[in-house]
Amino acid sequence: MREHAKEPLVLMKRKITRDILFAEPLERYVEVIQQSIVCSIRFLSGKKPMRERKTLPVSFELERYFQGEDVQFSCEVDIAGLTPFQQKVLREVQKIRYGRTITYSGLARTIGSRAFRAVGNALAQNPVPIVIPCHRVVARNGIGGYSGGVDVKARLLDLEHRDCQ
DNA sequence: AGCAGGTTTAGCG
DNA sequence: CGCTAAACCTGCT
Repeated sequence: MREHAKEPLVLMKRKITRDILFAEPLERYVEVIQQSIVCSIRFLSGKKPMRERKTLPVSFELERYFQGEDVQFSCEVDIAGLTPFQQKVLREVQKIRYGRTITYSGLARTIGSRAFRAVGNALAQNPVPIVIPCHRVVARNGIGGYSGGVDVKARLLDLEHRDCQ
C-alpha cells in the first residue's frame, strides 16, 4: 500500500524532555514528553520495571495527583492543531472540577451542540490525559470509553472518588 | 460522498 | 435487564 500523505514539515528541533513515572493507582507507568513549554502524556502498557525519571514540574504534579491530591496543573498544552470543535470540547473539559463527572451528551449541550458522538471523538484527540481530565466524561449509563484503556479510566475515577467521600 | 467513532435512545425478548 | 438497531454530528479518506 502506498502512502502519499503529506507530512507536515516540522523540522524545528527543540529540546525534548522525556520523563517516566510509576502511577500506583494505575499500576502502570506514565510517560511525559515536553518540548519547549508544550507537553504530552501517555500511558505505557509494559509491566517490567523501568527506571523512573522525574525532572519536569508536571511530573511532580502528576505524582501528587496520583497520591489523591486535587492538583492544578501548570503545564501548557498545545491544541492549536486540532479542529475548532475539538478545541472547544477539550477546553470545556478543563473546567470539570476534581471528582466531578459529566456525560458525553451533557458536555455536548454545554457547548451548544447535540453531537455527543463527536464529543467522544474529540476527547480521543486529547494529547494530555489527566491534565485535561477527559476521564471525567462518562457515558449516561456506564463508564464509556477511554483511549488509554477503560481500566485506566476506572482507576482514575476511583482515585478521585475515594478522595471525595 | 462514504464511513466510523471514547454515544444515545427506543424497541423487543 | 440485556441486546439490537437507528439516529445524531464531526472529521478523515
